[in-house]
Amino acid sequence: MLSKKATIDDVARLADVSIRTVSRVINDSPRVGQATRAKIKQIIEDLNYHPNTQARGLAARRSYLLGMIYDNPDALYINDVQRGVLSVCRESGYELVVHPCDMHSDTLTEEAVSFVNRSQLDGVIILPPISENNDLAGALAKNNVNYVRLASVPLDKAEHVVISNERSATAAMAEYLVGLGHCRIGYIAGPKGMKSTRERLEGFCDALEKHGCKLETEMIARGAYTFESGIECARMLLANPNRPTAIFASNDEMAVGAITAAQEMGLKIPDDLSIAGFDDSILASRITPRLTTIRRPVMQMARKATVKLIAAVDGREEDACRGVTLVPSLVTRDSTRSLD
Amino acid sequence: MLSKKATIDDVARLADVSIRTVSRVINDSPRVGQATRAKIKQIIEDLNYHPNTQARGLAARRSYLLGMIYDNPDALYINDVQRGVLSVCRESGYELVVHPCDMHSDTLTEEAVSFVNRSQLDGVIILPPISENNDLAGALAKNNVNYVRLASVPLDKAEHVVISNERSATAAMAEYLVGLGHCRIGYIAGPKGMKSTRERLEGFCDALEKHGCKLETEMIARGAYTFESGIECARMLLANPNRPTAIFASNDEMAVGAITAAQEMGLKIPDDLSIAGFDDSILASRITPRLTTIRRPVMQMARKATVKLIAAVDGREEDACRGVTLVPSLVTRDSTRSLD
DNA sequence: GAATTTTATGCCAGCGCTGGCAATTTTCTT
DNA sequence: AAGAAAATTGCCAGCGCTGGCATAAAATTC
Repeated sequence: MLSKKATIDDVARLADVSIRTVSRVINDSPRVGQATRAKIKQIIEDLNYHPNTQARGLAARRSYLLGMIYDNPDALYINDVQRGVLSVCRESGYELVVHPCDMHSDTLTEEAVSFVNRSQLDGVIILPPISENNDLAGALAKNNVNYVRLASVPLDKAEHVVISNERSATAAMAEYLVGLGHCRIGYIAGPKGMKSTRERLEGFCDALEKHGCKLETEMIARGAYTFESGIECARMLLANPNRPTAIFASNDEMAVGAITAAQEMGLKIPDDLSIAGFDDSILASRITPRLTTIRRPVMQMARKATVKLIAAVDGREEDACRGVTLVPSLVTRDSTRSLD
Repeated sequence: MLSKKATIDDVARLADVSIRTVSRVINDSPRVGQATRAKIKQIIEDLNYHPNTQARGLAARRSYLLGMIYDNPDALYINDVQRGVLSVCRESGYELVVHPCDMHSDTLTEEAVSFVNRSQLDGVIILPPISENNDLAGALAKNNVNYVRLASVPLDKAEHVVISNERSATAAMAEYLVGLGHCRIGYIAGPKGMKSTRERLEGFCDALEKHGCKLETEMIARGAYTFESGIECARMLLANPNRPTAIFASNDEMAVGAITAAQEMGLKIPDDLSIAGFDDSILASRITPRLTTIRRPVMQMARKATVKLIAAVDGREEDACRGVTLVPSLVTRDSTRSLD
């Protein structure tokens, strides 16, 4: 058992070359002879040598570490993003450092910058809703930190961003519901202050109007993206003498809450009331009735974002700056049906 | 705008001391005078100086990086663990590098060791079911890697482990069901080969027998911890002419599948059939009827594990070696009721 | 007040690696 | 075959920090 880990010196000595040459092999530099390269590779293998990332980073100002900054409002979403990011990291030899933050903290920007500097991260991916914070983005840019933002809505700066067009997604949902004959529709919105809340609402609203249905003010309830708020909002909506025939909740948690509330009132879903959600979370497919919802290409977004980030880190800026937009898709299940 | 980041030299120059003294302040060494320390701290503040972790690590053989190794069978569980680990990391100045692995890979051990070495991790936390792999644990120990395992069952080596006693948890569930008057109970087990499968089953079985009820062979179905397998197993169990009055599924996903299957057969839960799960996942509280289940102290386990790990890293081995056992608790909701 | 202990600070080497350039060898020209 | 160009390799400095020891200053002892 090797009591000490092999270093580049050991490899060089055994290969009878200078460490500089070994370094070239490690870094896939072309300026190395065939035979030499093969010999060195063999020795690296035999020795089970792994270059010391810290030393590499110190010398080359690289850490091969990416960061992920997020608040924690939706664990499931984050999980998918993390998976996507990791899959690309794996392919590219990077590791991922995860870093939850409080989006409401006064020192968010400072703390995020410090995080990146402290760990010498090569770049960071910022998840919604923190990604909507332009101060942060500005501070990172100022500190020459590579970053990519994931967002559900267009941001002030269209660069370094991967977005899913949720406006068009909720529009599609509106059209789908109208197509089923619904016109009086209840809408459970997200909390004020998040861009996604407005974006989703507007997309839905506009599409509805385009088809001659108006989203009445009393048919809009403000939730908080939580199960409980979904229950309350649904109760409110359904207490209206002129009850909606369908309810769209702007996330699945609230939609499930709405289903629970409606069932408690003795309503059958989807016979007496159609309900749809947004996220296609694990809940959507497990609940009875299975929930009609909207699926964002989360994993794909995460992958794209990571590819962009690594491109920027490697100085291949070509397409790194351009924003990327992906479209969510409608998933129809059993919680919605035509009015007939 | 600082074009270059401040280094320890800058701080030392401004404070008119040697970098060694600044280093002492950074590392909270006691051997520094009051006044000097205060002055240096002030300058660090003013300069917004952050020590370079790579350089620190290279010199001190420390990275302040912890790793988390896991396969991905249960995203929700992992999420909770990650949160717990991170909360301790935050308090202790460590960052967390996440590293999913394929538990069935031939090169799992090699890859894990390489991961730790490559990134110079100070330690790793290993999640189930990978934590059950003793080869891995052995290899890590051999390489002088600090690690702590999270497990649901006693492992061969009782050291470096935080376990939740699931045997007693399923025993409690069995007693609870017996207490409700159930005696003919269906059991949906996990896949073969995982220790938790056996542990949960035995705990349940033994407790049942202690109360004079036997778990008949035809009342045991083998699932795969998935929703679909829960459906299938429940169908099988319920197809038995002498139907069970209660079904315990060894995780929530399967329990939800069982509920779905039972409802499809026209059974009312809990009136015609009691169903219980294991995990207290998000599903359990969202589904109708709300699921009776077992909650493991996941976050607490994760925290304990991390504290242990950091203690080991810091050389405070005192209690670092002793294993820790935590007990899950029964969460009774609406999916179970007394017979009669 | 000299000797001793304690406290505070500085110096040097080196952690393991890469960048830039120089040196060497090989290959190609003419 | 001599000179030029290209391919290969090596040397040195230094990335930013800490460990170990030496030194200097202050506090304590007798």
